[in-house]
Amino acid sequence: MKPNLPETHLEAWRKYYVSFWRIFAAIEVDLAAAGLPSLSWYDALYELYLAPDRRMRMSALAQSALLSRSGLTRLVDKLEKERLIERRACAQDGRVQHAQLTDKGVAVLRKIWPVYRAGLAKYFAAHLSEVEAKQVAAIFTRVIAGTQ
Amino acid sequence: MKPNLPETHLEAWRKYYVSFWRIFAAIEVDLAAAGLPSLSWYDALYELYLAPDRRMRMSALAQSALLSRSGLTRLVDKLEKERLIERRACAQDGRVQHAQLTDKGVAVLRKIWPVYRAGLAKYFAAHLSEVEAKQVAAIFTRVIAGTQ
DNA sequence: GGGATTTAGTTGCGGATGCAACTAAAATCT
DNA sequence: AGATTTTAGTTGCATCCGCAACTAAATCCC
Repeated sequence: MKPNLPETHLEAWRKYYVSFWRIFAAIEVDLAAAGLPSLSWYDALYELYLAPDRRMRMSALAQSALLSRSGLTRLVDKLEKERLIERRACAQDGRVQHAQLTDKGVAVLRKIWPVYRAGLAKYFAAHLSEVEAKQVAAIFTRVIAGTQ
Repeated sequence: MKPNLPETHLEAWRKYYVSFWRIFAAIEVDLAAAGLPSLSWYDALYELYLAPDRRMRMSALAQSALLSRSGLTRLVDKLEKERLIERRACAQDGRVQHAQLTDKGVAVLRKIWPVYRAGLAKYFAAHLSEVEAKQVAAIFTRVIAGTQ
C-alpha cells in the first residue's frame, strides 16, 4: 500500500465500504419486510420522477439508475409489466425508447419512500450531525465528479 | 421526507450512494481488465489473512466478508477449487468447518492488492484530504456501530 | 439417556445483473 | 443514393447471491 494511498485513506475506505453494505442490506430487508420493491426499482422510478415530463431515454435512465443498458432493459420490462412505467417509441428517432412514469408508478414511489426514509434516518442519518452531513455531501460530490 | 431525515442528510446519502457504486464498479472493471478475481474474493481472502492462523469458521467469514451463509459456501467452493483456501473440519465440533488460507491464496491476495490500491487511490483517495479521510473514517465507524 | 431444540453448513431454486452478440435505425462517407 | 459505420436497445448466456428447506451434529431438557 505505497503509492498515493495513505493508511488514513485506506481506513476511511474500509469504513465507507462496510457501512455502505450494511445500510444497503438493512434497507433492503426493511423494504422486503414491508412487501415493497427493492431499491433498484425505487432508483429508476425516482429518476423518472425527477425528469422533465417524467420520462427519459432508456440509456440515460440506465446511467442515472446505475445500471448497464441490458440491466435496465430487464428492469423496465418488470416495471412495465406492473404498469409503473410505459415504453414509448420516439417519433424523431426510431432507435430510441422513452420510459414514461405512470401515475401508478408515482403512487408506488410514494409507498416506498416512507420505509426508505425511515431506514435512512435510522441506519444513516442518526449517526451524522448536520455539519458532518454537509461534509459528507461535499466530499462525495467531488468523488463522483472524479468518476464521471 | 419529514421525520429525522433533514434535507442535508438526504443529500449526503445520495452522494454517498452514487459515489459508492461508481467507485465499486470502476474497481471491478480494473480488476477484470487485469485478469484478476473480483472484490468479493479479495474481501474473503483478506479477512482470512488478518485472522489468527489465517483461518476462520465459515459463518464468521460470511459476516466479515459481507455475505450470507449460502453465498459464502459457494464462494468458498470456488476459492477451494482454485486452491486459495482449504476447508478443514473442526475436531471439537463436527458441525464446524474452517476456511484456511493457503500460500497460493496469499499470493493471489498480493496480486490483487496493487490493482485494488491503484483504484482506491484514483477513484477515492485522490478526492479526500488527510483531515477528510479521518472524518470519513470516524463518521462511518459510528454508522457501522449503529448497524451491528 | 433419549427426544426436542438449536446451530453450522450446504443445496435447490429463483432473481438480479453484466458482457457479448444481435437487430434495427440513424448518421456518415464517398 | 448506396455502402459503411455508429448508436440504441434487446436477447442469450453465465455469474453471483439470498431465501428457504434440508442434513448433520451439538445442546437442552425431562
